Amino acid sequence: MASLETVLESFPNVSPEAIAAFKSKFEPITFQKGDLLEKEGQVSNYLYFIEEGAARSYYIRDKRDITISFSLESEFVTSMYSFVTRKPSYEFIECIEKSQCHRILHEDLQTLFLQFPEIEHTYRLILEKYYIALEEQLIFTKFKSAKDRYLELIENRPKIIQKASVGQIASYLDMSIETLSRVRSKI
Amino acid sequence: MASLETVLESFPNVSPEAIAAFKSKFEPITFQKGDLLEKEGQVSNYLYFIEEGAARSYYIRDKRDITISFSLESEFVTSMYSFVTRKPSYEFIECIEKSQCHRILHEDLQTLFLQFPEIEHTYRLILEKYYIALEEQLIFTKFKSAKDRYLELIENRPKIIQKASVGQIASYLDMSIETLSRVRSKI
DNA sequence: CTTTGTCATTGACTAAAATCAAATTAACTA
DNA sequence: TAGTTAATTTGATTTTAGTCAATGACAAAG
Repeated sequence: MASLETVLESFPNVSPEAIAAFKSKFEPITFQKGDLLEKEGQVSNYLYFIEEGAARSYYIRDKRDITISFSLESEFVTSMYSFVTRKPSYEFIECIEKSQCHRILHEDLQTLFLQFPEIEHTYRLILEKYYIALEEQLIFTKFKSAKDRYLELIENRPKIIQKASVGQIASYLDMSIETLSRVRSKI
Repeated sequence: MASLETVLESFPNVSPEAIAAFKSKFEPITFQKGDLLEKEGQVSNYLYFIEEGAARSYYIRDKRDITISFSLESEFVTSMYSFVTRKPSYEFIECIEKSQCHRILHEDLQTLFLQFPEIEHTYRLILEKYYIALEEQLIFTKFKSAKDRYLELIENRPKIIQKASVGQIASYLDMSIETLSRVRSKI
């Protein structure tokens, strides 16, 4: 587990003043299992940092709950589409366990970007990291068999398997609950 | 078709000097159909802008060519993983038709970021746009049936269907060539 | 404790798509 | 243009995963 402070300080060439200003705009907040960080139809106003805990992004199609991604400790999460475009979110984000988070308002973040170009620089680096992770995920989804996709998840993000339910993992891996159950039973 | 100039100027609050500096670092270059912009195993040094034409990103797994994405005119493209991390690329990028491009060196871009925070700001906005598009693509891949995924592509990026081969589209949509052919025959 | 509800597993069957193979069409070259 | 190669389509079959249904395992509520 890395604290928000550690993460911010891990980026090079950011002045102490900028880090202090950045930190001061984050608000600590605790969520219980099942609490929603974001709701479909509402504009996302916060960027969250998960210091401890885990969250799940999902949306509803044909009355079915489909998991888009999991966010673990030391990661940022928001409904990026909504946060960026200021339009209503198409996704929900819920905590799948009790979570200690910090969050910053969209507005405050934009102000910080103007005041401290180095903060926008840091944000850009973080965004690039997440972009790459997303690309990686997209490539995973192209793994042929259900078993291969599950093995890939074990390999890369084993914590998800401990924290999420079978149903959540199944829709994330694009397979039915029953298929996942069978895949697991055959190691 | 939007020129590089138009795209750069479409972002607000960028000074003429910054735009001029940005533009001056781009080099025009023409590619023929089949030419490679990026190669697996090599570090990606350029960010490309496609003024006219189309490109395809793909990688090889088990001797099979799997399409990750298509890039059309007025879009930026590079092997983001490699461009950002400075590690060897896992993907190829090829032009699927004769293309007029502009490209900027990774190094020059970083220098511009330091000289002009507004350029980094603009780049951040572009990156966010691409991030959102990638998320959208990820959600598409979760459409159940082969037919639904194809219909979704027609709806959202019909140009790809005109420009790419059946095999390229099939791997992009995660289905066999035969399945795509059958889907098409039933409209 | 029992009851109820939720979630995961297992089995039987069905549907969808992959593979293999052949035939047709398109594209390229000499 | 004819001849050759590559790409696409179509058909037959197999494989994979989805659906439906029943059962089992827990956990919370009464």
